[in-house]
Amino acid sequence: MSDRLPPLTALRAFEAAARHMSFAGAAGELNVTPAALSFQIKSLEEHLGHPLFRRLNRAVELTEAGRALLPGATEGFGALAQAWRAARRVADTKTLTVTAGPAFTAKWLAPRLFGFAQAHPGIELRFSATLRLLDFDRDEIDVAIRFGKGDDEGLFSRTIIDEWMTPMMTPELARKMRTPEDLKSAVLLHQDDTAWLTPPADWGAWFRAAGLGEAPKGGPRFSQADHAVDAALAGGGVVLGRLSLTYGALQDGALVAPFPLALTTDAHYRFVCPEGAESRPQVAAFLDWILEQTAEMADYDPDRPVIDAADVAQ
Amino acid sequence: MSDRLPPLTALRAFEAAARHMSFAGAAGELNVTPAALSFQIKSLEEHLGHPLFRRLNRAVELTEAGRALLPGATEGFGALAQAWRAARRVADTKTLTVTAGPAFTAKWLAPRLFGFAQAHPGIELRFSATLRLLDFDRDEIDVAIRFGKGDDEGLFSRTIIDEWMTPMMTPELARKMRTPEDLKSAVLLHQDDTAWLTPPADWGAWFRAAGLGEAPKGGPRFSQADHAVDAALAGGGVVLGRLSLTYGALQDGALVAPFPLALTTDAHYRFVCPEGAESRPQVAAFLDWILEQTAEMADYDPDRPVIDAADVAQ
DNA sequence: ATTTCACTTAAGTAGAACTTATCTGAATGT
DNA sequence: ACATTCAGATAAGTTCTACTTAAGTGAAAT
Repeated sequence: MSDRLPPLTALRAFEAAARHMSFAGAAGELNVTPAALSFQIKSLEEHLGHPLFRRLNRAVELTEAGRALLPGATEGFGALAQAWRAARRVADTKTLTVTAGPAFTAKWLAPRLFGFAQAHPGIELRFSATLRLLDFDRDEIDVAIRFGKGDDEGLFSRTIIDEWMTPMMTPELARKMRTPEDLKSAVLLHQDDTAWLTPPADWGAWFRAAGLGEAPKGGPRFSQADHAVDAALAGGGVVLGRLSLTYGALQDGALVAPFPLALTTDAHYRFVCPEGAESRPQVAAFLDWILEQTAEMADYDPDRPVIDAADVAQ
Repeated sequence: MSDRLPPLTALRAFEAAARHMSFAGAAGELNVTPAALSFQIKSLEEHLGHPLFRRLNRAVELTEAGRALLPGATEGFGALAQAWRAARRVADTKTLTVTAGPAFTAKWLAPRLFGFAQAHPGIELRFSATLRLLDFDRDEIDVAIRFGKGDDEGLFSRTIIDEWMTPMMTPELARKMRTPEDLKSAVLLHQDDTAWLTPPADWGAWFRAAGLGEAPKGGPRFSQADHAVDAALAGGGVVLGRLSLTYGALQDGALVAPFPLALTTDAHYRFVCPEGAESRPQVAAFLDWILEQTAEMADYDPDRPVIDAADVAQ
């Protein structure tokens, strides 16, 4: 009846047995024989000086002492298992799990991945493309690329792209668009995934910034920005293209941005990871690589006139 | 690099070592040699495939993997230790820990304890007299005697005394108190520990119930009711005595209650324990004994006129 | 230069934990 | 009514974990 902890393997056997409400089931889970499990429980009961299970004909049920022990035991082993997973993730320098929004994943990360994989053949990348904010610990994420103006308190955070946006279209379509006024009769592609930005950085804001009055209503709406860009690439209309998602298309001429005026906001892409994790080799390598890639983008068209969306907010 | 839990003894060795930031210290805590602890840490690091400590000349420090593992490991073992303590308490049928307020402990429990000890020589009682509400699990309390009108949700609860209160004094003093009006010029003893009751059950309420108008201000105040009773026993004044605290004194004539009118409230003494714990042998024995003792009190002076304090609330 | 301190390593050992095999005793099924 | 089955208990023997003592290492303290 010691006050210290009992043998931990016996305690784990108990936890499994109580969870399964079956010695045989618990034995299966722990990959031991039922006999071994029976001994473990017995030894634990001897330590306690009191039975933990009441043996019925064809089943077992917990005694009150067992009921007192179970919840804390489950909680304890759960915490240990989660801690071990966290340590394994940190110890694992081979894999790097990154989460980013679908648009950024499709239009920025995916096309450049090959380069990273070549530069770091030892690092195995995993992607989790979702708009949902994932929890670093719970979801076992190493790095998140987030868009917005989060404060990232308690996290390591670096702004990686100074985003701006301007009307973009295929070169063919651009031939018909001589002046910004021509946009009033064009098919304008809308993207809803940045609708939560305040001030909004949408067609309305760009039209006001360009002194064109109210933007025309209507035009297809896309829940994700990359789909709007794809539609523009297919010649389906004019998109208010974000530099991050269109840099490649602008480089190879698939899209053009004929009108200089660009909008910007204080919402940017950030590289975010838990404080301290930025020094882990894979994380550092990934950050270095991203900064290298985005430095090139920052040099693109530096003379373009840029207006902050906040200055034309209604 | 298994996904399952590592050897638990090794994990415990790590937790102690990280907490002490010293292998030798941890070895001391676990009553093993430093050599054994060194092996445990090494084995854990092999399981993880990564070091957990960085060995410095004369000290150790945690690697990042170690920092990721430590908090969850501490939490996990903490939960296991607490669960084990809870199980030990339930399994222990020899001791019974009771908490009650100081007044009830002094005036009701303590004088009767000898009887319980005689009837149940195998049960070792422990008392924790405090007005603070203790947590059954955290403070390792089996039974609480609480006064008030708590809802006791999720707990086993029995009202044990239908409390009422009436002016009480020594027989000598009573000779000068022919009618309730005489109380206006008497020394009234006040007790503050039931001041939180709504409606209040104090001298003001009793005077109103007796149709005597406003109670006189002034008179000594006691933070705990048993001290007010002691003052009354010493002939120091008239106390608005609670049946539970004065039953013994009334029985042996040390106090008398010359005026029939009594006040009551819906706040009573309850026997409270965690749901299910009422079937544990010591707990059941204690409840049976208390109910037996209080049944006798309930028979005392059943014809006394009783007014609810709520009916004379201002 | 010597001592000391904290951890490591080596070799050997006690005992915990596991195995296979057999046993018990009640519910199930015909 | 009887054999079957199922869940757990027990026995005996084995493997291997966890521990011990004893010697070793290397940097810091004296």
